[in-house]
Amino acid sequence: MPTSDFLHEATQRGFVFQCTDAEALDACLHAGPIAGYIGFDCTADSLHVGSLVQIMLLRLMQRHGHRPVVLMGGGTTRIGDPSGRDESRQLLTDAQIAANMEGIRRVFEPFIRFGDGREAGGVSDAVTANNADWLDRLGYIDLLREIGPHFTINRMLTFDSVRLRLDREQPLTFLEFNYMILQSYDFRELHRRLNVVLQMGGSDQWGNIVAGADLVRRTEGRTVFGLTTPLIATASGAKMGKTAQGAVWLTADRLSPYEYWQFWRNTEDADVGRFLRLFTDLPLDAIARLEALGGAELNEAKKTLATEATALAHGQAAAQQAAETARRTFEQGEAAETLPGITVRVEQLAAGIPAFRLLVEAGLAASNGEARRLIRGGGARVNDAAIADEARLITSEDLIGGSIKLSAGRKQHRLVHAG
RNA sequence: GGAGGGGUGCCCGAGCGGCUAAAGGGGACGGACUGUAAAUCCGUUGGCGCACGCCUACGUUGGUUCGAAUCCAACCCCCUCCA
Repeated sequence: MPTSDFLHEATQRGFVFQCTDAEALDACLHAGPIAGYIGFDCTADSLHVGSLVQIMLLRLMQRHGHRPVVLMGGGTTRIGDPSGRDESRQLLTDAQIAANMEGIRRVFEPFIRFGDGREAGGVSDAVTANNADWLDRLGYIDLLREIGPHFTINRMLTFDSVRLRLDREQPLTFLEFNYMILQSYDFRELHRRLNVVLQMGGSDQWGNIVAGADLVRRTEGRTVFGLTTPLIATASGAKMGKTAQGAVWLTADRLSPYEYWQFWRNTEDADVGRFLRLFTDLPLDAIARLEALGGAELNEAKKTLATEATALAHGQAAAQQAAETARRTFEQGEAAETLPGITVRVEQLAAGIPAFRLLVEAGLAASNGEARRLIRGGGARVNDAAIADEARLITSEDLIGGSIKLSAGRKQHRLVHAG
C-alpha cells in the first residue's frame, strides 16, 4: 500500500486501476508537490458523470497539495477521437471547439481551484492547457523524424486498442493509429512546459498513457508516470450515467441540481460505498459507517451521497434545496414548489389543455404518442391522481395553490404554473 | 482489379412479393412487489388531437408490379477470398 498522502488515499478510495510504477510514483510524491494531468476532448460544451471520476481524481490531487493540469483537446478534437466505434465523428468547427472548451472549463470550476500557478504558495493551483497550442503547428516531416524513431510498429500493434480491432478484423485507419502518438506528444509537451510527471485517465487510455511515459523517458531521460482509473459501472453491470432524460450532466444548464441529486439518490445498494468514496470528500471512516447500514436504512447513506455529490457540482445551497425538495416530494408526498416546472398561460389553462400535450410540454414525454401510452399504461398522474382518460383535459380547475403537479411514474414530477 | 457475402427500427438480429410499423432478444419507459435499491413478474416501445385515416421507415437513386424491406438496374459503404 502506498504511503504518500495522495496515492494512499486514491488507492483506498478506489481510483487506481493500473499504475506504471506505483512504488516509484509514491516515492516521487513524497519528494514534493508534482503536476499531473488528464486530457478532455471538446466534443460538447459540458461534461457528464462519465468524466466525474477523472475530475474527482484531479480534485484529490489538489487536496493533497499537488497541481492538477486540465488538458483541453483543442487540437485532437479537430481531428475527432476515433475510439468511439463505428463512424467517425462529425467534424466540429473551430468556433464550436472554442465554445466547447470554454464550457468544459466552467465544469471544473466548482471542483478545482484555478490560478496562474506562479504566485508563491500557489503550487497546487490548477491550470488548463490546450493541445492545439502545439499540435496545430506540428510539421509532418519534423514530427516523423523526431518522434517516429521512438515508436516501433511492432509495439504499437501489441496495444489492446489496436489488437482488439485487428483481431476482430475491423478496420483501423491510419488516423486512429496515430492517436497514441499525438497523445504521447502531449505528455512530453506538458512535461516540458509545466514539469508534468503524471498522466491519469480512464482504463481505456492505458496504452496511450504508457506510450507517452515512454516517449518522455526516451527523449527527456526522465521517468514519468501513468495511472488509470477503473471503468465505473453500476453493480448490476449497466454503464453509469444514464437517466430517463439522458446523460447526467454536471452543469445546471444541462441538468438541474434537483435531478442531479435524484440521480445519486437512486444509486443501487451495492454501489453506495464505492460511490461515496469516489464521488464525495467524506472521510473514509464516515463512509464505512454509512456503508454498514442495512436494508432500508441504506437510504440515509444514499441521501448523504446525493447531497454531498450535488454540493460539489452545484454548491451547498443548491444541494440542500434539492434534498429538501426531494424530502417534501417523496417523504411528505407534497408538491414542493421547488420542483422543476413549466409555466402555461392562464388563458390557455382556462380553455383546457389535453393531458398528453401537457406531459410533452413538461418534458415528461418525448412525443404526444409516448404521452398517450404513458396514460394508457397508468403511469401518468395529475396531482397524484392517475389519469384514466387519454383525452383528459387539464384546466384551471386542477390548480392547487397556483400550480398543478404532473407526474410520470413514481419518480418524475413537474409543476405546471399558471402565468 | 476479379469472385463471393452483407447494409433492417436506439442496439443486435429474423424476414426475402401482399396477412409487415416489420418476429425475437437487449436496452429504455410504465405497472406490480419494495426501501425513490436490486432481482422477479406484467405491459409498452415510429410520427400526427391516433376508433377509421394519413405520413415517415428496411444503404442511395431509379425501375418491374394492382402491390416491394422482399424482384431488377446503377451507385455508395462494409466484410471475406483471389490479384
